[in-house]
Amino acid sequence: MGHHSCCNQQKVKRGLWSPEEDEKLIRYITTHGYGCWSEVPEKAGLQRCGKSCRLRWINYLRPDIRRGRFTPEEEKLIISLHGAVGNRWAHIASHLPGRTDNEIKNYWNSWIKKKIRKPSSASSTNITTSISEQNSQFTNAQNQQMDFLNQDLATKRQIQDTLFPLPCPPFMFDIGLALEGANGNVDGKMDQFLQENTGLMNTETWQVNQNQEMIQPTSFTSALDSNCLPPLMENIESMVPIEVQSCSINVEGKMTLDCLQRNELNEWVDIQQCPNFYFWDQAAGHLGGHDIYPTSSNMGTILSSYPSSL
DNA sequence: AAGTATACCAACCGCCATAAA
DNA sequence: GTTTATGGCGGTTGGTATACT
Repeated sequence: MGHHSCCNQQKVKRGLWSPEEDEKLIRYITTHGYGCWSEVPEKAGLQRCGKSCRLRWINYLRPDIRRGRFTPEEEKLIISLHGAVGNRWAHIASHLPGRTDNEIKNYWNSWIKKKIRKPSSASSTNITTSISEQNSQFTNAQNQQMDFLNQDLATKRQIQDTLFPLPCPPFMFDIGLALEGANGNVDGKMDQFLQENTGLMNTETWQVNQNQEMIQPTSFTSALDSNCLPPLMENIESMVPIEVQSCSINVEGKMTLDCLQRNELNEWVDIQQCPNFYFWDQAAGHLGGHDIYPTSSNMGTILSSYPSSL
Protein backbone atom coordinates (compact mmCIF):
# COMPACT_ATOMS: atom_id res chain seq x y z
CA MET A 1 0.00 0.00 0.00
CA GLY A 2 0.89 3.62 -0.23
CA HIS A 3 3.44 3.79 -3.00
CA HIS A 4 2.68 5.91 -5.95
CA SER A 5 2.15 3.90 -9.09
CA CYS A 6 5.15 5.29 -10.89
CA CYS A 7 7.48 4.77 -7.97
CA ASN A 8 6.63 1.27 -6.89
CA GLN A 9 9.99 -0.21 -7.67
CA GLN A 10 12.06 -0.65 -4.56
CA LYS A 11 15.29 1.33 -4.18
CA VAL A 12 14.00 4.58 -5.71
CA LYS A 13 15.84 7.56 -4.39
CA ARG A 14 13.98 10.61 -3.18
CA GLY A 15 14.81 14.05 -1.98
CA LEU A 16 17.29 16.51 -3.34
CA TRP A 17 19.18 15.69 -6.49
CA SER A 18 22.94 15.35 -6.30
CA PRO A 19 25.20 16.96 -8.91
CA GLU A 20 26.07 13.48 -10.15
CA GLU A 21 22.44 12.64 -10.70
CA ASP A 22 21.90 15.93 -12.48
CA GLU A 23 24.82 15.18 -14.74
CA LYS A 24 23.47 11.76 -15.64
CA LEU A 25 20.05 13.15 -16.43
CA ILE A 26 21.42 16.03 -18.49
CA ARG A 27 23.70 13.73 -20.43
CA TYR A 28 20.91 11.30 -21.18
CA ILE A 29 18.29 13.85 -22.16
CA THR A 30 20.63 15.93 -24.30
CA THR A 31 21.73 12.90 -26.28
CA HIS A 32 18.51 10.89 -26.42
CA GLY A 33 15.72 13.29 -25.64
CA TYR A 34 12.76 12.05 -23.67
CA GLY A 35 10.13 10.02 -25.38
CA CYS A 36 8.81 8.33 -22.30
CA TRP A 37 9.76 9.55 -18.86
CA SER A 38 9.15 6.21 -17.25
CA GLU A 39 12.00 4.78 -19.32
CA VAL A 40 14.41 7.60 -18.58
CA PRO A 41 15.69 6.58 -15.14
CA GLU A 42 16.63 3.08 -16.20
CA LYS A 43 18.31 4.16 -19.41
CA ALA A 44 20.08 7.05 -17.72
CA GLY A 45 21.24 4.91 -14.82
CA LEU A 46 19.29 6.74 -12.18
CA GLN A 47 17.58 5.32 -9.10
CA ARG A 48 14.65 7.67 -9.52
CA CYS A 49 11.14 7.34 -10.77
CA GLY A 50 10.31 8.81 -14.14
CA LYS A 51 8.13 11.43 -12.62
CA SER A 52 10.95 12.72 -10.48
CA CYS A 53 13.22 12.89 -13.53
CA ARG A 54 10.64 14.81 -15.47
CA LEU A 55 10.16 17.30 -12.66
CA ARG A 56 13.88 17.80 -12.22
CA TRP A 57 14.40 18.41 -15.91
CA ILE A 58 11.45 20.71 -16.40
CA ASN A 59 11.91 22.77 -13.27
CA TYR A 60 15.65 22.95 -13.01
CA LEU A 61 17.86 21.34 -15.65
CA ARG A 62 16.42 22.22 -19.01
CA PRO A 63 18.65 24.66 -20.82
CA ASP A 64 16.15 27.45 -21.42
CA ILE A 65 15.30 27.85 -17.77
CA ARG A 66 15.48 31.32 -16.29
CA ARG A 67 16.68 31.65 -12.74
CA GLY A 68 17.09 34.45 -10.28
CA ARG A 69 14.84 37.19 -9.06
CA PHE A 70 11.77 38.15 -10.96
CA THR A 71 12.01 41.45 -12.78
CA PRO A 72 9.45 44.15 -11.96
CA GLU A 73 7.87 43.49 -15.34
CA GLU A 74 7.55 39.81 -14.57
CA GLU A 75 6.07 40.59 -11.17
CA LYS A 76 3.47 42.85 -12.68
CA LEU A 77 2.56 40.25 -15.23
CA ILE A 78 2.24 37.55 -12.60
CA ILE A 79 0.03 39.73 -10.47
CA SER A 80 -2.14 40.69 -13.40
CA LEU A 81 -2.49 37.17 -14.64
CA HIS A 82 -3.20 35.84 -11.19
CA GLY A 83 -5.91 38.40 -10.84
CA ALA A 84 -7.38 37.12 -14.06
CA VAL A 85 -7.02 33.36 -13.81
CA GLY A 86 -6.28 32.61 -10.16
CA ASN A 87 -3.98 29.78 -9.15
CA ARG A 88 -3.50 28.42 -12.63
CA TRP A 89 0.24 28.44 -12.29
CA ALA A 90 1.04 26.59 -15.47
CA HIS A 91 -1.11 28.99 -17.39
CA ILE A 92 0.62 31.96 -15.80
CA ALA A 93 4.03 30.43 -16.41
CA SER A 94 3.26 30.04 -20.10
CA HIS A 95 3.44 33.81 -20.38
CA LEU A 96 6.81 34.10 -18.71
CA PRO A 97 9.47 32.49 -20.89
CA GLY A 98 11.87 30.34 -18.93
CA ARG A 99 9.88 30.48 -15.71
CA THR A 100 8.20 27.43 -14.28
CA ASP A 101 4.85 27.02 -12.64
CA ASN A 102 6.58 25.83 -9.51
CA GLU A 103 8.75 28.92 -9.29
CA ILE A 104 5.83 31.27 -9.81
CA LYS A 105 3.77 29.38 -7.28
CA ASN A 106 6.55 29.60 -4.72
CA TYR A 107 6.97 33.26 -5.46
CA TRP A 108 3.29 33.95 -5.10
CA ASN A 109 2.95 32.02 -1.87
CA SER A 110 5.78 33.86 -0.19
CA TRP A 111 4.70 37.15 -1.69
CA ILE A 112 1.13 36.81 -0.55
CA LYS A 113 2.25 35.76 2.91
CA LYS A 114 4.23 38.94 3.22
CA LYS A 115 1.21 40.96 2.19
CA ILE A 116 -1.03 39.22 4.68
CA ARG A 117 1.43 39.63 7.49
CA LYS A 118 1.84 43.31 6.75
CA PRO A 119 -1.56 44.27 5.42
CA SER A 120 -3.02 47.21 3.55
CA SER A 121 -0.55 50.01 3.26
CA ALA A 122 -1.71 53.42 2.19
CA SER A 123 -3.19 52.55 -1.18
CA SER A 124 -6.83 52.54 -0.09
CA THR A 125 -8.80 55.72 -0.28
CA ASN A 126 -11.81 56.36 1.87
CA ILE A 127 -13.97 55.32 -1.02
CA THR A 128 -12.36 51.98 -1.52
CA THR A 129 -12.28 51.33 2.19
CA SER A 130 -15.96 51.95 2.61
CA ILE A 131 -16.79 49.70 -0.29
CA SER A 132 -14.45 47.10 1.09
CA GLU A 133 -16.21 47.18 4.41
CA GLN A 134 -19.53 46.63 2.79
CA ASN A 135 -18.14 43.44 1.39
CA SER A 136 -16.14 42.15 4.30
CA GLN A 137 -17.79 38.75 4.01
CA PHE A 138 -16.18 38.37 0.64
CA THR A 139 -13.30 36.17 1.61
CA ASN A 140 -12.25 34.00 -1.28
CA ALA A 141 -12.69 35.76 -4.55
CA GLN A 142 -10.55 33.48 -6.64
CA ASN A 143 -12.22 30.25 -5.65
CA GLN A 144 -15.66 31.69 -5.96
CA GLN A 145 -14.77 33.15 -9.30
CA MET A 146 -13.61 29.76 -10.49
CA ASP A 147 -16.71 28.09 -9.12
CA PHE A 148 -18.59 30.60 -11.11
CA LEU A 149 -17.29 29.06 -14.31
CA ASN A 150 -19.00 25.80 -13.61
CA GLN A 151 -22.46 27.15 -13.08
CA ASP A 152 -25.19 27.31 -15.64
CA LEU A 153 -26.22 30.72 -16.76
CA ALA A 154 -29.47 30.65 -14.83
CA THR A 155 -27.67 30.59 -11.51
CA LYS A 156 -24.82 32.89 -12.43
CA ARG A 157 -26.77 35.98 -11.71
CA GLN A 158 -27.63 34.71 -8.24
CA ILE A 159 -24.03 33.83 -7.56
CA GLN A 160 -22.96 37.17 -8.85
CA ASP A 161 -25.20 38.89 -6.37
CA THR A 162 -23.57 36.90 -3.60
CA LEU A 163 -20.12 37.62 -4.88
CA PHE A 164 -20.59 41.29 -5.44
CA PRO A 165 -23.17 42.61 -3.04
CA LEU A 166 -22.54 46.16 -4.08
CA PRO A 167 -24.88 49.04 -4.45
CA CYS A 168 -23.44 49.20 -7.95
CA PRO A 169 -22.59 45.82 -9.39
CA PRO A 170 -19.28 45.46 -11.16
CA PHE A 171 -19.27 45.93 -14.83
CA MET A 172 -17.94 43.03 -16.83
CA PHE A 173 -18.18 42.27 -20.44
CA ASP A 174 -16.46 40.38 -23.18
CA ILE A 175 -15.13 42.98 -25.50
CA GLY A 176 -14.59 40.34 -28.15
CA LEU A 177 -18.30 39.82 -28.39
CA ALA A 178 -18.92 43.48 -27.89
CA LEU A 179 -16.96 44.31 -30.99
CA GLU A 180 -17.91 41.31 -33.05
CA GLY A 181 -18.31 42.37 -36.62
CA ALA A 182 -16.97 45.83 -35.97
CA ASN A 183 -14.76 45.62 -39.05
CA GLY A 184 -12.82 48.74 -38.36
CA ASN A 185 -15.74 50.72 -37.04
CA VAL A 186 -14.62 50.00 -33.51
CA ASP A 187 -15.66 53.30 -32.09
CA GLY A 188 -19.15 53.04 -33.40
CA LYS A 189 -19.55 49.39 -32.48
CA MET A 190 -18.46 49.93 -28.91
CA ASP A 191 -20.70 52.91 -28.67
CA GLN A 192 -23.57 50.80 -29.90
CA PHE A 193 -22.72 47.97 -27.54
CA LEU A 194 -22.58 50.19 -24.51
CA GLN A 195 -25.78 51.90 -25.51
CA GLU A 196 -27.65 48.65 -26.07
CA ASN A 197 -26.41 46.80 -23.04
CA THR A 198 -25.93 49.46 -20.46
CA GLY A 199 -27.54 52.57 -21.69
CA LEU A 200 -24.18 54.18 -21.10
CA MET A 201 -22.86 56.54 -23.73
CA ASN A 202 -19.16 56.12 -24.12
CA THR A 203 -18.56 59.70 -23.23
CA GLU A 204 -20.51 59.52 -20.02
CA THR A 205 -18.65 59.18 -16.79
CA TRP A 206 -19.16 58.21 -13.25
CA GLN A 207 -17.83 60.63 -10.73
CA VAL A 208 -17.17 60.74 -7.06
CA ASN A 209 -18.42 63.77 -5.19
CA GLN A 210 -16.97 65.36 -2.07
CA ASN A 211 -18.95 62.98 0.12
CA GLN A 212 -17.32 60.12 -1.72
CA GLU A 213 -20.56 59.00 -3.22
CA MET A 214 -20.66 57.61 -6.69
CA ILE A 215 -22.63 59.73 -9.09
CA GLN A 216 -23.86 57.79 -12.06
CA PRO A 217 -25.28 58.99 -15.32
CA THR A 218 -29.00 58.47 -15.30
CA SER A 219 -28.80 56.11 -18.24
CA PHE A 220 -26.34 53.88 -16.45
CA THR A 221 -28.40 53.84 -13.29
CA SER A 222 -31.44 52.71 -15.14
CA ALA A 223 -29.45 50.05 -16.91
CA LEU A 224 -28.35 48.69 -13.56
CA ASP A 225 -31.86 48.84 -12.20
CA SER A 226 -33.19 46.91 -15.14
CA ASN A 227 -30.84 44.11 -14.28
CA CYS A 228 -29.11 44.00 -17.61
CA LEU A 229 -25.58 44.09 -16.30
CA PRO A 230 -23.35 42.36 -16.85
CA PRO A 231 -24.73 41.42 -20.21
CA LEU A 232 -22.36 38.70 -21.29
CA MET A 233 -21.55 36.42 -18.43
CA GLU A 234 -21.03 33.21 -20.36
CA ASN A 235 -17.46 34.06 -21.09
CA ILE A 236 -16.24 35.13 -17.71
CA GLU A 237 -13.23 32.89 -17.49
CA SER A 238 -10.49 35.42 -18.02
CA MET A 239 -12.13 38.34 -16.36
CA VAL A 240 -11.70 40.08 -13.11
CA PRO A 241 -14.48 42.17 -11.71
CA ILE A 242 -14.09 45.86 -12.16
CA GLU A 243 -16.31 48.73 -11.29
CA VAL A 244 -16.34 51.28 -14.04
CA GLN A 245 -16.20 54.92 -13.04
CA SER A 246 -15.78 56.29 -16.49
CA CYS A 247 -15.47 55.02 -19.99
CA SER A 248 -14.36 56.74 -23.12
CA ILE A 249 -13.12 55.81 -26.55
CA ASN A 250 -10.98 58.15 -28.53
CA VAL A 251 -10.92 58.56 -32.27
CA GLU A 252 -8.25 55.89 -32.71
CA GLY A 253 -10.58 53.42 -31.05
CA LYS A 254 -8.51 53.26 -27.89
CA MET A 255 -10.71 52.75 -24.88
CA THR A 256 -10.00 54.10 -21.46
CA LEU A 257 -11.75 52.84 -18.38
CA ASP A 258 -11.31 54.35 -14.96
CA CYS A 259 -12.23 51.70 -12.48
CA LEU A 260 -12.15 50.22 -9.08
CA GLN A 261 -11.25 46.60 -8.80
CA ARG A 262 -10.39 44.06 -6.17
CA ASN A 263 -6.80 43.44 -5.31
CA GLU A 264 -5.52 40.07 -4.14
CA LEU A 265 -6.75 40.83 -0.63
CA ASN A 266 -10.24 41.47 -2.01
CA GLU A 267 -10.11 45.14 -1.28
CA TRP A 268 -11.45 47.58 -3.78
CA VAL A 269 -8.63 49.71 -5.07
CA ASP A 270 -8.49 52.59 -7.44
CA ILE A 271 -7.28 51.28 -10.71
CA GLN A 272 -6.13 54.70 -11.75
CA GLN A 273 -3.05 53.93 -9.70
CA CYS A 274 -2.20 51.44 -12.39
CA PRO A 275 -3.85 52.45 -15.60
CA ASN A 276 -2.79 49.48 -17.65
CA PHE A 277 -5.47 47.30 -19.00
CA TYR A 278 -4.35 44.03 -20.39
CA PHE A 279 -6.01 42.61 -23.32
CA TRP A 280 -6.50 38.93 -23.73
CA ASP A 281 -5.97 37.90 -27.29
CA GLN A 282 -8.12 34.82 -27.47
CA ALA A 283 -6.99 33.78 -30.92
CA ALA A 284 -3.30 33.89 -30.01
CA GLY A 285 -3.79 32.79 -26.43
CA HIS A 286 -1.64 35.46 -24.87
CA LEU A 287 -1.81 38.96 -23.57
CA GLY A 288 -2.08 41.49 -26.29
CA GLY A 289 -0.76 44.60 -24.70
CA HIS A 290 -1.07 47.17 -21.99
CA ASP A 291 -3.39 49.49 -23.75
CA ILE A 292 -6.46 48.54 -25.61
CA TYR A 293 -6.19 48.91 -29.31
CA PRO A 294 -9.25 47.12 -30.49
CA THR A 295 -9.16 45.46 -33.84
CA SER A 296 -11.74 43.09 -35.12
CA SER A 297 -9.23 40.24 -35.26
CA ASN A 298 -7.62 40.36 -31.84
CA MET A 299 -10.56 41.11 -29.61
CA GLY A 300 -10.73 39.08 -26.49
CA THR A 301 -11.52 39.56 -22.88
CA ILE A 302 -10.74 42.65 -20.93
CA LEU A 303 -8.36 42.13 -18.10
CA SER A 304 -7.22 44.67 -15.66
CA SER A 305 -4.08 44.82 -13.65
CA TYR A 306 -3.49 45.39 -10.00
CA PRO A 307 -1.98 48.64 -8.89
CA SER A 308 1.76 48.60 -9.16
CA SER A 309 2.01 49.88 -5.61
CA LEU A 310 1.02 46.51 -4.21
C1' DA B 1 27.27 31.90 21.20
C1' DA B 2 23.33 29.09 21.19
C1' DG B 3 18.78 28.15 20.61
C1' DT B 4 14.51 29.15 18.32
C1' DA B 5 11.48 30.94 14.85
C1' DT B 6 10.67 32.11 10.23
C1' DA B 7 11.33 32.15 5.19
C1' DC B 8 12.31 29.91 1.21
C1' DC B 9 11.82 26.60 -2.31
C1' DA B 10 12.85 21.97 -4.41
C1' DA B 11 10.50 18.07 -4.40
C1' DC B 12 6.71 15.18 -3.34
C1' DC B 13 1.80 13.74 -3.29
C1' DG B 14 -2.67 12.89 -4.95
C1' DC B 15 -5.81 13.85 -8.37
C1' DC B 16 -7.21 14.29 -13.03
C1' DA B 17 -7.37 13.88 -18.15
C1' DT B 18 -5.89 11.41 -21.86
C1' DA B 19 -4.02 7.61 -24.42
C1' DA B 20 -2.93 2.97 -25.00
C1' DA B 21 -3.95 -1.76 -24.22
C1' DG C 1 -16.52 -0.39 -22.56
C1' DT C 2 -12.97 -1.12 -19.01
C1' DT C 3 -8.49 -1.06 -17.20
C1' DT C 4 -3.89 0.61 -16.91
C1' DA C 5 -0.01 3.75 -17.73
C1' DT C 6 1.54 8.26 -18.22
C1' DG C 7 2.10 13.16 -18.04
C1' DG C 8 0.50 17.45 -16.20
C1' DC C 9 -1.11 20.20 -12.57
C1' DG C 10 -1.90 22.49 -8.05
C1' DG C 11 -1.51 21.89 -3.08
C1' DT C 12 1.55 20.85 0.38
C1' DT C 13 5.66 19.49 2.88
C1' DG C 14 10.04 19.24 5.02
C1' DG C 15 14.97 20.32 4.84
C1' DT C 16 18.02 24.11 4.86
C1' DA C 17 19.35 28.86 5.19
C1' DT C 18 18.55 33.05 7.41
C1' DA C 19 16.79 36.11 10.97
C1' DC C 20 15.73 36.87 15.49
C1' DT C 21 16.17 36.61 20.60
